[in-house]
Amino acid sequence: MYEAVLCMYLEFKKQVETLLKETLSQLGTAVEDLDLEPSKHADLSSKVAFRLASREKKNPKELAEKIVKSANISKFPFIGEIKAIGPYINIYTSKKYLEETFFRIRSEGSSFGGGFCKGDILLEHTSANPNGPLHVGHIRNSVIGDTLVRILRKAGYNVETQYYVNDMGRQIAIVSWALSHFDFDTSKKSDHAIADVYIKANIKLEEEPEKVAEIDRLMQLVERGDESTIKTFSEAVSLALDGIKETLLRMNIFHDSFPYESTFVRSGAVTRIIEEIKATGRTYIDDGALVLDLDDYGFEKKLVIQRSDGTSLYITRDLAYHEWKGERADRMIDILGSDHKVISSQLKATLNLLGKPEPEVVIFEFVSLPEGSMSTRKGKFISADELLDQVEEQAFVEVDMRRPEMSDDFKQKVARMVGIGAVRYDIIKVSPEKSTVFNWKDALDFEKQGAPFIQYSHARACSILKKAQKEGIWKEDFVMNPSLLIEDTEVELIKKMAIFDSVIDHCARELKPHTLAIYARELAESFNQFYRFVPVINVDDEKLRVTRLGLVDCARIALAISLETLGIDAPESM
RNA sequence: GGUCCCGUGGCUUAGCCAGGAUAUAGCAUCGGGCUUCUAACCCGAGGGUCGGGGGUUCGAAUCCCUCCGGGAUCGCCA
Repeated sequence: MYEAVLCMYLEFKKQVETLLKETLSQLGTAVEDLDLEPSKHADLSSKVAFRLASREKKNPKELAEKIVKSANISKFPFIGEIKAIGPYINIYTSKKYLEETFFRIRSEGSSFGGGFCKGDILLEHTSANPNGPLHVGHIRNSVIGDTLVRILRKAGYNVETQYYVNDMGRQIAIVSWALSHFDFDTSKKSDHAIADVYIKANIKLEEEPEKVAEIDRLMQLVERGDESTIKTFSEAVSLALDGIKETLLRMNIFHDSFPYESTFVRSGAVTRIIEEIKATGRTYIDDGALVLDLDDYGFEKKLVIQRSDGTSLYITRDLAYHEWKGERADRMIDILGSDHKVISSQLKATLNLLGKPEPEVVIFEFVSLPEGSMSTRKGKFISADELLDQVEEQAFVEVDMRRPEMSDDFKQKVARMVGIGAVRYDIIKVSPEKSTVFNWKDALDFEKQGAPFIQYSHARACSILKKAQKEGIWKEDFVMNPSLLIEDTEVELIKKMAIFDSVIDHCARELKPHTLAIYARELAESFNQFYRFVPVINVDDEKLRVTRLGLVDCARIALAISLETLGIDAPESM
């Protein structure tokens, strides 16, 4: 996996692994797992002495001391010190490691800390039904998906993003039907206007259940390829999708492609995969529907592959879609809400049964409202647009309060960056497996340490550099000497920047983007502490001043990369 | 009822998969800090039976069992 040069912390870790393995073999022993972990007591800490102690019935403390005594760190430039504290083996980075970090950030700039993986990934996210605008639950999918895309790209993968468009399911049939029965409000954003008629249609269908037959009829027509029905469906879909794309773009999110479900029906791929499934000999007809037995994969209930009226289902079309994706990438990743837990497992099981590549599925739990779960159909939701409007409005108030002298244009721009950043950060900082309840008070609170905190640190770094530039004391090509950076806050800041690669590595490996959010906050915190305790421009010694300016520039770069990877804009002034 | 996820100070939350060094941070509360590079900042204080109970282990927030609470899901919706 790692064929390129490792970045800072990962390289340090590798050196430590080599050192410990060599030392252990020198002592005539070996372990599977070195039990290495970052620790607050050291840059890296090993609990290997515990393992050896229980195996060899010896004292872990003595073992740790013995290992440390035999370790020869001289040929590992990034290792500064190794020592035993009780049964723990603590390893510290060297000065060389800090200096190298400084120079690498300066020379690599925005490409620092990544590029150690390779391969093609197809990542699907959002894929909300085009029956209304995105709501605050959908965008959890979008933000998790988009952040993962950015992380994976940073790690070095070539990632294509897709929004899988449901353009022929029951819900879209209802939307299409609704458009011919209710007035479409053209003064509204199109996705919102679609939701209006969709909600009305659902009420109508509930009052007059006999009308459901009309929906079934539409679905059959579309499946059969009836031109005019297809046209009305696709018009309905475009209306919703145009609005959805606009909302996504507003949040710095865009998809490389929008594959339509119907494509897989018309190409014959769905029919073909149904035949393949039949060929497994595990299907039979039940109540007129074609069902698949996945009992040995742990599913009690049969999976319905085809409706009794012969039309395909979401799962069938999704199987064809994944077959297609699997032929085009090394890895497939799907971001799905917890309502898809079972169906996505069934999808994977069926693909496995057919000997086809399976996707990696990232599940996130639902966002609900204080009064209960959201529903587009019932009109019970808070749209993403509404949230973004409110947040930007509040952000404008905050900017206006702090920078009253600036132009409205400036305030507007900053409010947008801060508002969207705040929304994205609040979503991404929470582990996907936690269900959350949306509340306005929290969403509009700019006091908490979120995106604005990180953006502010970036703006601060820019401000220092700008001022120094104006005074003629800062140029990128000044000769700098990072060995002068010995203050605690300086060292901490450099170390924090250096672990960026391992954060990206961890997020990409586990597909857990929230740890990057926490990292970015900690990085900003480190910079703020440095800023508070260490003067930069007001330093008499020119060499030190220039080097510290270089450090500020490194921090600016690291903060900008972190924000960029989180999909949050990095303002130069705010 | 079955299955999956979650339950950590008043509120939000990290750590849990790969068990170990005083359990992470924010908000809120209280106290201190702007004639000095942007105070959307920094420093400090109080506040925790890691949902309850049992078990495994030298050692459990972390693993196992059980109960309670919340969410998701359980064939022709997606």
